[in-house]
Amino acid sequence: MVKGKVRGSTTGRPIMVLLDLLGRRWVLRLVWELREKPRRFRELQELVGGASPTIVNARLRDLREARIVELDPDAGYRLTTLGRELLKLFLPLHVWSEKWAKAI
Amino acid sequence: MVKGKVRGSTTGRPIMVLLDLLGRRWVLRLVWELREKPRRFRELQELVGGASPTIVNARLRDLREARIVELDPDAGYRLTTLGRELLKLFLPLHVWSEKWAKAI
DNA sequence: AAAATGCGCTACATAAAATGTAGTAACAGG
DNA sequence: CCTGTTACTACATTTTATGTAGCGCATTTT
Repeated sequence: MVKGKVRGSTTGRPIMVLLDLLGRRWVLRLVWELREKPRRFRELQELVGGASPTIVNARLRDLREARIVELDPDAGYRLTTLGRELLKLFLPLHVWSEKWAKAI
Repeated sequence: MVKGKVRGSTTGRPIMVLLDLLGRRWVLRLVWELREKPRRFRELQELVGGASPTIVNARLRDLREARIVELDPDAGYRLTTLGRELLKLFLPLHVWSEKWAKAI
C-alpha cells in the first residue's frame, strides 16, 4: 500500500485507498492542474487557488508516494505514466460538469 | 451555481466547483457507497467508516444541494439521475485502482 | 394507552487539519 | 559576495472534523 495507513481506509481495498487519497483537500485540483504540463511548486500553488505551501507540499508528497506525481528538478512536478492514466479517467468529468452546471 | 460560494472556487468554472465539492472529505466515499441502492443515514455513516453524524449530514446536504443525492423518506438517501451519471464516470476508477495497487 | 424502536439530525466540547506569514537551505549566474 | 530562484519548513491562528450524547417525530409493539 501507498503508506502505512491511509486515513479512514482500514479495509486496504485499493478503491477505498484511492477514494481516500483523492478525497483529501486540494488533491483533485493538483492532479487537474498538472494535466497540461509540468509545473513548479509555487506555480502549482497559485493555480489551485493559493493553498498554503504547507498543505501543497503535504499533498504533493502524498501523490508522489502514490506514484501519481513525480518531481523532475529540471521541469517541475508532473504526472507519472500512472498519473496520466488516472487523469484520463477524469477528463469526462469536465463535460459532465458543464451539463451539471446547467441543470442546477 | 450550487451555492453562493464553494470554498476555494472563486472562478465559478463548473469543473472547479465540482472538483472542490468532490474533494471534500467523505464526499467521494458517500457517492461510492450509494452505488448499489438507497441507504439510510446511519447505514451510510457506517459504510463510509464511521464518520461523525455532523459531517455526514453536512456532506449529504452539500450533495443534495448539488442535486447529486436526494432523500426519499421511504427508501433513504440515493443518487439522483445526475448522480448516477456521475457515478458511471467513476466506475473505471475501480479497475484502475487495482492496477495501481499492484504497481506501487 | 404506553413503551419501544427506527428515523434524520443537532449540540457541544475536544482534537485534528489547514491557513497565512515568515523564513530556511541549496544552488546558479553575474 | 550578492541576487534570484528553487523546494520546502516553522509556528501561531483559524477552520474543520470527531466523538458522544441526545432530541423530536413517526411507526410498531405490547
